[in-house]
Amino acid sequence: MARISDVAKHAGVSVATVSRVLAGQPGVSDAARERVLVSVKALDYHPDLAARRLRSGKTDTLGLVVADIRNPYFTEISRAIEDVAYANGMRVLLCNSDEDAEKERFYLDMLRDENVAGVILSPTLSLLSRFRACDYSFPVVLVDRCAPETEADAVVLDNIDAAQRLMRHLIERSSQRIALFYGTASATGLQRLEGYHSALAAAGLTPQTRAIRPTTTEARAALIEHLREHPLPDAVVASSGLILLGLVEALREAGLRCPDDILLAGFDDQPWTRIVTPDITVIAQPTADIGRSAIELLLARIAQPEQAMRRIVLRGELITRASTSRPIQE
Amino acid sequence: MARISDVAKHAGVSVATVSRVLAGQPGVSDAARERVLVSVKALDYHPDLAARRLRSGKTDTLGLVVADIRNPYFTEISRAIEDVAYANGMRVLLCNSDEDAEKERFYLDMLRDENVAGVILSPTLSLLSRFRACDYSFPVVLVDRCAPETEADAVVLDNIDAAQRLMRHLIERSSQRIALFYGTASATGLQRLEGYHSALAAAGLTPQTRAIRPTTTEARAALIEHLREHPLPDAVVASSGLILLGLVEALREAGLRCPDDILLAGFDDQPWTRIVTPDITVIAQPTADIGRSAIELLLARIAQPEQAMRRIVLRGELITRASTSRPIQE
DNA sequence: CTGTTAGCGCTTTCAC
DNA sequence: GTGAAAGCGCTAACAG
Repeated sequence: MARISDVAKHAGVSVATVSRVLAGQPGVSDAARERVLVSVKALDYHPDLAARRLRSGKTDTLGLVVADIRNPYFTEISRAIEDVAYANGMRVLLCNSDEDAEKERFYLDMLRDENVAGVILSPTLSLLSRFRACDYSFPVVLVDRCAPETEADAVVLDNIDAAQRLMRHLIERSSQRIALFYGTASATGLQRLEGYHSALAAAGLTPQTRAIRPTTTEARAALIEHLREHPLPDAVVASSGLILLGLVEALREAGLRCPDDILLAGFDDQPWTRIVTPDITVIAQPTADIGRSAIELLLARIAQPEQAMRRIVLRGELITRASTSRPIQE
Repeated sequence: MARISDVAKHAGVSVATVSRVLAGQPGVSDAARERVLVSVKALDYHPDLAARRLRSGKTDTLGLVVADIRNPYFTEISRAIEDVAYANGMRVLLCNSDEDAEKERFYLDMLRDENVAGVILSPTLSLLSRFRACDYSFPVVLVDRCAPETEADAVVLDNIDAAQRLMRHLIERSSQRIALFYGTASATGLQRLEGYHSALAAAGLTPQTRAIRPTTTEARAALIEHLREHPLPDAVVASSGLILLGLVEALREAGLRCPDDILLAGFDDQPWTRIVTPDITVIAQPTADIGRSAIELLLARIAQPEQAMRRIVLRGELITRASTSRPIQE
């Protein structure tokens, strides 16, 4: 493995000059620059990143802590983040907290040890409740989850608005008893619950909610139990794509048909929601935009540590499909 | 930020002793060890990883290059790999080649620069055709894709066998004209094609195949076109979960019903295959086992660079569902 | 059992 | 415009 001194020797210059050329700094003659470049190629020289980091005290690594790597929503966001990161010459350490505050803590500590330049984080509820950007040695951008009072850069969906629009859509279609199955693990689920409540209150309807862990199996079990213990709702709604999948399984198992027996809607426009029968009305989230915005916020904060906090709120898109197809009530 | 010398001073020992304690090395008195540990806590000391790596020449970072991060198959594998990696005190740099040989090259170079301890790779077809483990400065374990002659540690499904079993399942159910839609981007698709051919040949049936890029949209377009240009097949088969999704979309669009009009089967037991109507017969891959085996192979190779190459071949599980439900022919 | 010390490879003054 | 040299923080060889 060639080192910088080898390149210097080969090019007939000092290591300082080689370093300058590599860093693209001015103050090097064209002739010297040229010779260095040739030598780098000739020796197939690659700088030692560990040494560079030690010396410069900086890293070109970002951390990304998602709550569930198997959730396509987070995968798509990750994808967008990585594309931008690598295009900017930065690497991404992807961590999966699994909605577990302890694992989250572990990864955040690890990223601190790693001396990352910044972190994009979808916090667990427990962390979010006491989150302060200043508790970290690196800049943090929150993604997907953020409380109104949180002081941090963040990119989130307008969950309350999205949930309200989804509910109004249902209410316009004569739904009176709308059951919401929402995830308790995240601020997102809670905010969607809030939108649900306000929309139902505005229409004078009685809420009917089940708090669950946001997994497919749990959602499925919850709906089956709910159907056993309560009169049949007009409509069931999931606060996330994973929960929605569980509801579909349960309805299927119960032999209930949409939209004839019951209406169904949820969040996240995952590919399968288009191919099931019936296809499902959802709030689609602009995942690529979310990811891109998050890393742009982070890169901006790294460049300008002292700038004011920014929050980007994106709007969900209501995609109407057969699962809520029913004449609109005037 | 406290440094090792601060800890040494605080504990009244030398930096060497601190280093020994931290590395868990023997040859330190209990008293000294105790004082060091106390000081580490008191000063909230965290070793500088860059310095450690520079000095020791080793990294505790692994690379994982998957062909498509949005494919649940790879996500599940990643998940298993990360769990094992972090449990062993190693970090994972996750890279997404997107089936693009150039991106793959970029990431492999980056991982080399990063001086990773090892890499788990699902190679593009173009790389696999000329792959030699010795071309890399780090150990490599292939996952999901591997040619018979490739000299490398690898964890793969027995694709030929799995495809054959799936075909025999169809043939037993009187299918005569089985159309296969397979991905050309990977060795996996090609091996499944091979199994398809041999099973059909054994039954004296004429093959009917379409080579496509392994995406949902492409699969969908291919089947629509196929239906327009050919007589209706008895059965259609997808060589991957993403392709299968496209086929479902196309059948739906064409108004064809399974299993009455046509049988349908594929690879990858993704959650949605259970909830569509009808639910779909698939070959399930043991993704968690694949991931776990891969990293175990890698860790073993890192520990024992010279040991013989090992290949782990796992068996797919045929899960029979309604999409191929039809009386069995005697 | 413990401490001293020489670098790992690079960036960055500082002097020329 | 260029080079010499001082470390970044740590590990490990060596001496005691």
